[in-house]
Parts: sequence; C-alpha cells; structure tokens
Amino acid sequence: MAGSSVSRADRQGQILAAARKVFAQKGYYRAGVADIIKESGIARGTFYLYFNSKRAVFDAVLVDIFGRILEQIHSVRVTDPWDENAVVEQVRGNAQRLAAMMLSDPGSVRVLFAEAAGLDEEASVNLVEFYDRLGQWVSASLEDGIRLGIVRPCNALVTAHALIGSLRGMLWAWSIGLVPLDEATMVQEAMNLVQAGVLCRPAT
Amino acid sequence: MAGSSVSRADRQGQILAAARKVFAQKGYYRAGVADIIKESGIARGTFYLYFNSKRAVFDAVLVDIFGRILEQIHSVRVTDPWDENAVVEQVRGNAQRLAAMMLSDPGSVRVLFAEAAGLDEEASVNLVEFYDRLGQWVSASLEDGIRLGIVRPCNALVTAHALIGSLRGMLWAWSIGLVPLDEATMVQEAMNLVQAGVLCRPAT
Amino acid sequence: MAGSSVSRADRQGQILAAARKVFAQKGYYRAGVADIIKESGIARGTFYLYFNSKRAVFDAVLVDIFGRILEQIHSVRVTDPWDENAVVEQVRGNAQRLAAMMLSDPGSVRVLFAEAAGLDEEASVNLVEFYDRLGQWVSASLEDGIRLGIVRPCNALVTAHALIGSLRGMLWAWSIGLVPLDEATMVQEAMNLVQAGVLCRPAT
Amino acid sequence: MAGSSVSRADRQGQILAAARKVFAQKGYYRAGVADIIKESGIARGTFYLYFNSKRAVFDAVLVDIFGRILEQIHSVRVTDPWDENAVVEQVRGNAQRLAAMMLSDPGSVRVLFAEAAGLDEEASVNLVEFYDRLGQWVSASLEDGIRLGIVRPCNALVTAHALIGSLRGMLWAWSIGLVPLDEATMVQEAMNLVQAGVLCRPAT
DNA sequence: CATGAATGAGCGTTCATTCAT
DNA sequence: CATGAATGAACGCTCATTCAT
Repeated sequence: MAGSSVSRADRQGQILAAARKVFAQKGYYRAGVADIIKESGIARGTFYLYFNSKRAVFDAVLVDIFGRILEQIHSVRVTDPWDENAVVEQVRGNAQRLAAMMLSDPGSVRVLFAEAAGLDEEASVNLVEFYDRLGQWVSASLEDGIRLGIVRPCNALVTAHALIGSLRGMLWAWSIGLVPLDEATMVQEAMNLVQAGVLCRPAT
Repeated sequence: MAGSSVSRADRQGQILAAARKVFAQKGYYRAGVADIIKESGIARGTFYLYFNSKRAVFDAVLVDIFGRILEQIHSVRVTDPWDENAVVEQVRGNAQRLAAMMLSDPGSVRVLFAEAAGLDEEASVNLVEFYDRLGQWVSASLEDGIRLGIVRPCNALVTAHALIGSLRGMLWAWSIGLVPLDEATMVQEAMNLVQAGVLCRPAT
Repeated sequence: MAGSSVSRADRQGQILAAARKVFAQKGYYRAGVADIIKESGIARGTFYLYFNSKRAVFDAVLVDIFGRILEQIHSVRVTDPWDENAVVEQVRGNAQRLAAMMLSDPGSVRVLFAEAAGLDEEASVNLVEFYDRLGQWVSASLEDGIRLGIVRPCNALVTAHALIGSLRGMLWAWSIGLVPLDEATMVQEAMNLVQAGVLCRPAT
Repeated sequence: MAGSSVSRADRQGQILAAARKVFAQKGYYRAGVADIIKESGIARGTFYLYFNSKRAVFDAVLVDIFGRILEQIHSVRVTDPWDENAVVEQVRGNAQRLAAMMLSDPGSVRVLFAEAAGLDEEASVNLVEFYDRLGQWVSASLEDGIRLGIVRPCNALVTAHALIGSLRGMLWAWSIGLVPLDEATMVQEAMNLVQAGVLCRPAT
C-alpha cells in the first residue's frame, strides 16, 4: 500500500546492505542465510520475499558493486594535437575516483577480490563477465593510445589485465591489512607505474 | 619403516596430489572429502590418519604450491658498478621461471588465485602469510634497488603488491580463459611494465 | 447485505470453486493456499476471512462433492407384489445418475478418490463419515431387499462396501487413464455385476 | 566387512519396516524423514546411506507391497472339458491368499489404498503401473474365461477394475474401521459377488 | 594401519497463518 | 471488509568427522 512504512525497494536495500556486510566478513560459502537475516533483523521467510535464493542476493551484491565501480571510470578524451598532461590527468582522475570509492568501502573490496571466486563456474559468470568487460575496455583504450602514439606498443589485452591486477594487488593487500594505504599514495604509485614502470630511466 | 609397503610420507603425498587435483577442479567448498578419497583410492578413515581435517589438506596443498613458487624466485645480485642489463636479465629470469611454472600447472593457479579466498580469517592465515612474505621480499628488493639508483624512488611495499598483482592479473585472466597467454608474452609484457610503464617517453 | 456488492455466500462460493479446481489438479498437499487465492483472484488475507484454514476449504470441497453425490442416489421404492424389472430399473437409475455426474466432473473424481486420503485421522473424518453413511444406506437397502427376497442373503455391510468399491474401481481407473469409460458402459457393467456376477450360470 | 554385526540388507530392511509403519500411520506427506529415523532408531545421515530420498523409501515400500501381493495371485488353469468347481476353487484360492495377506498386514493396506494417491503424477507412476498390470492380468483372465464360456461376455477391462475395486472397497472399509472383516467373510462375499452378483435369480 | 558405517549439526528453502494498515 | 508483508516452525538433505572392528 501507499502508506506502508517501509517500501519494497527500501527493504531490498536493507537486506542487500546486510548481505554485503555478511559476505564481506565470511565469504559466500561460510555466510549463511541465517547470518543475513540476523544482520537484517528480519525473519527467515521475509528474506525469500525479496530474493529467490542465497545466490540471488550474492549476485545482486556483485552487480551493485560492479555498477558503482563502472560509474567511476570515464573514457579518456584526447585533443587532436594531443596533450600529454591532459591525458595523464584524465587517467589520474579515473584512478582517484576508483581509489576513493574502494578505500571508503572495504566491504565491497573484500567481496570483490576475495569472495567472489571459488563458486561453481556458472555462478561466477557475473564476475567473469565483469572482468571481461573491464579488460576489454582498458584494452581498447590502450589500443587507441597506441594508435595515437600515447601508449607504447604492447599486447593490449594482456597489459590491460596486468594493470587491473596491479590495482587489485594494492587494494587486496590493503584490505587484509598487509599494507597501509590512502588515496593519495594509491593514486601516485599507480600513476608512477603507468607512466614510468619501476626502473629508473637508462642514462642515455 | 618396519616393512610397511608404503611409507607414511608416500601416502601423504598420494593424498596431497589427489587433493590438489580436486581442489583445482572444484574449489575448497565445493570439493568434498569424498572427492579426495575417491581420487586417492583410499578409505574415508584412512584420510583422517594422515590429515586432521579437510582444511589441513588444503593448507598442505597451499604450502606445497607456495614452496614451488618461492623456489623460482632468486635474489638479484648486483655488481658494484652496477650493470643495468645484468639486473634486468636476473629479473627477467625470475619472471621466466615463474611464468613457466604457472602456465604449466593451471591447477595450482586456480587453487592459488581463485580458491584460497573466502575461508575464515584464521584459515587463510597461510595465504596471507605467503603474500606477506612475498610482498616483503619484493619490497626489500625494490628498496635495495632504490638505494643503488636502479629503481626509481617509490613506496616500496605498495609498489611490491602492485607488481605481484599485475602478475596475478595476467595469470588469473588466463586461467579463466579471458586471455590467451604464453610464457614469452607474459614475460615480455611484465618486463615492459617494469621497465617503462605503459606510456611512451615524453618527448622532453 | 447493507449494500455490499458481493454477498458473503458468493465469495465463499467463488473461493470454493477455485479450491475445487486447484485440489483436483494438484491434490491436497501439493496445492497451496497461494494457488487457491491466485485462482480466486483474491488477497491472501481475504481467504482467511472466509475459511479458517486450508483444511477447512478442503473439507468444504469434500462436503460439496458428497452432497452432489448423495443427491443422485434415490431410495428404491418397492410395490407390494414386487416387480423385478421395476427394482432393477430404479437401481439402474441410481447408477446412471451417478455415472453421469462423475464422468462429467473428473475434478471431483480426482479429489474424492485420489486426494482425500493421507490426511490425519481427524482431518479425514468427513471422508470416513461419508463412506460410512453411504455404506450404511446401501447396506440397509440390501437388507430390505433380502427381507423381500429380492436380494440374495449376504453380509450386507461387507457387500455394500464391495459394491461401492466396484464403482470406485471403475471410476478411478478411468480417472487416471487406465481405461476408457462412458456412461453406458459403466452402467451396463455395474448392472451386470449386480445382477449376475461374473461367471455364467451353471447349466442346471 | 564380513564381521559387521548388521548386514547392509538388514539395515535396509529395518528402515523399510519403519518406513512402512510410519507411512501407514501418517501418509506420505505428513510422514517426515524425522519420523522414520525415530522409528528406526538411527541417525538422520544413516537414513540417506540406504535410501537416496524420502520418495525412494516410499517407492521401495510400494514395490515391496506390490511384490507380496502379486505372489499371492496364481493363474487359473483350466482342463479341456472344463470343470466349474475346479475354476471356482482356484479363484477362491487367490481370494483366500490375498485376504489372508491383507488382513494380517493392515499397514500395507493403508499404504496401498489410502496413502499412495495424491502424489505428483510422476511419483505415483509405480502405483499406476501396478494397477495397470493387475487390471491387465485380471482382464486377460476374464477374456480367457469368456472364450471358454466360463465367464459371461462383458467389457473385460472395465469389469476387471470393478472387481479389483470391490476387493479394495471391502479392505479399505475394514482398514478404517467401518466394517469388521475376517478372512472367511471376505472370501465368501467376494466369491458370491463373482458367482452370482447381488440379486436373486430371476424366477423364470 | 586400514576400514567404512554411523553420526548429527547445520544447510537452504517452503508455506500456512497472522495482523497492522 | 480487504489487503499483502511479515512470520518462523518445519521440511528434506549434506557432509566433515568419529570409532568399533
């Protein structure tokens, strides 16, 4: 009814938030529906009013996280006589938004990097699709850059997954406490890697 | 000893091999003790004679993989007036051995990257420890390099995890079929990233 | 009353009709209140305004079917010097009306023969009562017949249930598709059984 | 092992017996696996060591009952110049064995007549198959009899189900307490029905 | 040492019923 | 009267672990 105190979407959101927290803490398999409903403060049956199954909530959690990530990534626009600084700044902007989002939401990081794996092949389809899309997008961007002479020639798809992996590496290490990390540091080190690799320039 | 037809260590190894195979195929949670004993050809009770629990075998599998990985990584030795080519070649050697091992053992890759996560905090202690050790080692190497002027100044620990992550990114994408990968490509792209990052040299 | 657009009895009837359909299709246990309200086009809560429980509707469905069956069965009236043809014709009339009703309403047959069973003792009280009443009535009729010399002496109650069972047997086999059946055939075979049994008359 | 105190078959039998009792008391749907294991005195998991599912035990119970029933029914052998008494005696033998078995095992009767129905179409396949087989067999016997002039011409299949139904009617009424029944009475009334129907001979 | 039958806590899911609106 | 979101006991089933042989 119009006068119900809690709307359907709100309840869904409430359960989703509880699920995100529980999955982040325990992972998909160790988390039980019991944990989610306890965290939500709802009854067992109510859960199934809003989600068809445990996997359905998990998928919803993943999709939600994916969406928020993809929102942070903007295409890099290049002027005709291209300006290195402008390009670098746009890439830095992507890194900055991603870092800000991730570092402020450790739960999502844990779900995304630690928990989504290990499901049966069919169940992790969402995850694989996400990384496929992301990899394709980064790869296409790299190829544009190569064509324009901004990016050095390379195997774009492999390099794309290496770059994505380097971000994952930093965030994952941070999420399990191996490394302290703040937005500025993450952005700076990522940009350094992108711009210069690790080694010093050879003298010549 | 004392005339037993199969030594204790051999039986352990037999079970370990079966477990590695099973965990690689199904992941920790979807794999059952039933699968492992079927693959081993031993009885249920026998399994518990050699391992205290399902988690114990999994830990042993992880430790085994970790050991084989760490064997591939050699410290970089630097001559006094240091020779860039010598350094790069030693790093390339590490990358090459790692790539060869990983690409020839997709099972270990799956266990390592996809299945080790999602365990309870205490259970994943091995995994965390491994990445911690690996991160520390890479970080220390970077710091040595910085001191010698080989490596550009950076936050060594964060950069270490970024580098490790970039390798994981390539291997993971390969292991789930998002990207074709061979040893030469992986080594080349990894080295390029290390040496030059992604962007072209600025014109100066 | 008082201007309500739909009377209480009508609503009850509407739900009852829906329930009959649903129970016929799915049986008592596999049918859910959800099915009944969907078929009725009413809300969940409304259902409980007209029936106290799922069992209550089922009982009502049974009572309704019982009533329609009992309506078809007329007492056999016997003239003083009794006329065999008249008696047989009246029995045949009962059989005919029953057959016509049953064969035109397979849903009721399913509910009656297949679904009513398996309930707890207390729940099936209606069913037992019905068969008790029916058995008593047939038995009393047989005893009248015996007294008049129309019916051969026998254990009337046992024979009554055997006769009822023979009709149930035909209808049940038909309802699950084991046998094709039309009104004429059913009546004829039932009457033959009543009049002559199965075997040929001995020669003498 | 050879020395286990309880053989696999015995355990199966123990569970089967418990299940038969529970299904007889409560019916398929109201009976729970919990009831069966309580009656068996075994643990939950043990049940699933011997039967794959609740339905599997139920099917096994049905098959067991069917087998014991079919054992009681012998084909009627007819001599060339046929002897009415010999035929009747053989039919009576079948009736007697059936009656003895059924009346000594009320649980089976309840399962068979009251509980087997109401399952989903596919689940009751066993039951339908059984009645189909039984009907076919009786029908074929009737047709043999008709050819030989022993049985009066009739729709054999319909009559077969009517005869089976008459036995079911007596037994069902007995099993729920509507009628007292002993072996002699049941056999006598069944034979009377078969031999002479219900009505007295017309005067002619 | 080796075995495998037995265990039971725990899982994800269903559904008849209630009650605040 | 009518609604439908909320409830929670109960269900069938799994599986890591134990222990008598």
